[in-house]
Amino acid sequence: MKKKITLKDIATTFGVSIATVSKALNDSYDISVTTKQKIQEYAKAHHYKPNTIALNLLKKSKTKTIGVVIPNIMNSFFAKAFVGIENIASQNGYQLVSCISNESYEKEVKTIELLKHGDLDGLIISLAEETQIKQNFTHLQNTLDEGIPIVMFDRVTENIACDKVIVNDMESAYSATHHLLKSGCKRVALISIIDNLSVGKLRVEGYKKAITEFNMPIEDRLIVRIGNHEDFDAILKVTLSDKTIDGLICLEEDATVNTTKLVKQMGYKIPEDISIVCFTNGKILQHLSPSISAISQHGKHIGETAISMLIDRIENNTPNKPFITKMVKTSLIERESTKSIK
Amino acid sequence: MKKKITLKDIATTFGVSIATVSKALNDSYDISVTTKQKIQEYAKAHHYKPNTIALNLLKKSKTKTIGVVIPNIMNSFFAKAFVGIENIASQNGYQLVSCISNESYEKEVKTIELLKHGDLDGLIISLAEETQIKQNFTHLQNTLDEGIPIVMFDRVTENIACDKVIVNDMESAYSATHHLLKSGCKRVALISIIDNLSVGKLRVEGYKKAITEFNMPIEDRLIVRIGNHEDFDAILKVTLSDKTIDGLICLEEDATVNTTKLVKQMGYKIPEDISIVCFTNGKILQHLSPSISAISQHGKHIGETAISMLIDRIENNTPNKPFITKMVKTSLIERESTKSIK
DNA sequence: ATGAAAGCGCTAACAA
DNA sequence: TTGTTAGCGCTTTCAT
Repeated sequence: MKKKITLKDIATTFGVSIATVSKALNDSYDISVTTKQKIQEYAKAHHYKPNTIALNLLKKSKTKTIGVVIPNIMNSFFAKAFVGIENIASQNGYQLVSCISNESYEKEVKTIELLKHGDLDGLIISLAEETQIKQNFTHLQNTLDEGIPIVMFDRVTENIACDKVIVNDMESAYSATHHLLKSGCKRVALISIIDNLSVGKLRVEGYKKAITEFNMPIEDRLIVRIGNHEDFDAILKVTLSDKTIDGLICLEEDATVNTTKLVKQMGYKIPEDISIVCFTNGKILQHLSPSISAISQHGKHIGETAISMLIDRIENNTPNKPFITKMVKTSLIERESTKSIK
Repeated sequence: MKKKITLKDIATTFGVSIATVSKALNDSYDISVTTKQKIQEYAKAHHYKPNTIALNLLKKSKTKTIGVVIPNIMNSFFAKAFVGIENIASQNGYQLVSCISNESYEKEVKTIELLKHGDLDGLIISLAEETQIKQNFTHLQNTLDEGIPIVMFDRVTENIACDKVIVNDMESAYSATHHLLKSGCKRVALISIIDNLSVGKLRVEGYKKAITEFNMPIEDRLIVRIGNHEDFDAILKVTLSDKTIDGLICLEEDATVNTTKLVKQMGYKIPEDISIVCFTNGKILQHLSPSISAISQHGKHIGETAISMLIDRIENNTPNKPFITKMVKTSLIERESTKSIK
């Protein structure tokens, strides 16, 4: 185990001062070319690496470290977002300290506490479900107060003033429902297992807007909010026993998979008897049979946008620049589970 | 933006020395109880947090940070492994600095370079495809030489001496092939898009072993190694045009999905005409129709094992403890794509 | 019981 | 052109 070489080591081997070595390695103008050369060569030969910890202590330079907190990496949307974040981050020489909140408020808070110890340059977060229920954001406000910029994406809150990247959930749900209606559906139900989330609520709004626009009544029993996953099949079966339902909009991928299975099981034909659209365009949806039409949220792009905004904040230190919320457009990908509009 | 409070700040407000404050907060015996109390209270009230950077600079003390390098987070096996790693890490108060090598040698090297700057306590890595092709591991050896312990998982190399966690790839492939043969298959082909990987090669070995054991000839044309994904369909079509093939073992999830699609497209019935088994038990396989039998590698468990070994190395500083390789058992999950053994 | 001082690795005025 | 000094936040002898 060869220990790290320091400025001091180099200084003593050359019989010069530490400052000289420091300057030489930083290519300072007031060191003679010869000294610079020999020192630089020696440093390279001995794999000298400045000690980042020491540099960080001189709070001059940034730590080049960004914290990322994500609710669940098994969710394809977040996985894609993470890829986007990682991509841009590493291109810009940033490290990512990443945590999975696992939808838990406590883990989210603990995590951020831990992260702050490590002195981050910034933080990217998508809120845990529990946090959105609790509506307690002091851990984030504290972070902001310490001068660490935050960018929130997808699951955001109005209660924190920072940059945000979101999808137009309301409009997406609106146009998906609209599509269903246009394609001939007469009675569209909505399946939500994420009614606790900001995005879930917005999607319901969009659905309602479309229904209303088609002069149809908003029927509460068509809006199925399932909290406990255990009950999923049972609850959905009751809803689907109403044979006049001919369209389904699912707010999230996992539920879509189960719903599709159940619909087929109950003997309905897709899309002839029932059309299905869903949010989050995971790989799995295109491989189901029938393949499921989906609203793509462009996760990777969202991630890239979020990290770009953050890096921008960090590098062009502009505390007064007003916070902005970027809206990323979704796209509806039509597949076999919906009828096309003539 | 309230700036962080330091020992110095506390010292001046109480008119004592920095050393006193430090000791008081560390509950040192040689500080009077009264002083300790008032200082501790004040510190708590003002949310004093010791500056980790300073602490790190000072002592050899650990950074409580572990680097994780993964080839691709969209791969369900690695995603699961990451969940396992994150889980145990955060339970033990470790932060994760994570990078996606994206199968690139260069990115892997750059990443590790970057990570080392940040002073890690340890590193967990699964090798990039390119790295396994290049067989150049100096970046890892250097890391080890600097005294940073490494645990490798899944994609490992014999050329680096460190702790490892792997799956018994050879035996898994052997028993999957064996299962196919036992269930009545007469001619089993193997589809690999990962022949560059250590695990890919081992799986081919296992396949061959089973074939031989059934006194069947090993036919090269039944071992389909596809490098370029573009050619996938074309190459596979040629192979599948041989109608005597009645069993398929796919070494990886994505290829399985495409293979299944193609098999159906070509009019074969699964499993009546062709049985299919594959490696990596992603969610998608159970939702295809027919659902695909798979070898589960227990990704989460592997991740947990890897991080546990690493933390053990870090905390019980035992440089002389011999390195071990843990083998995690796989399980074959039978689904609709294979016939059962009577 | 408390404090002064040194030092971790490095940078940046300021001197020489 | 090079060196001296101070200091980033903290711990830790060693005095007092």
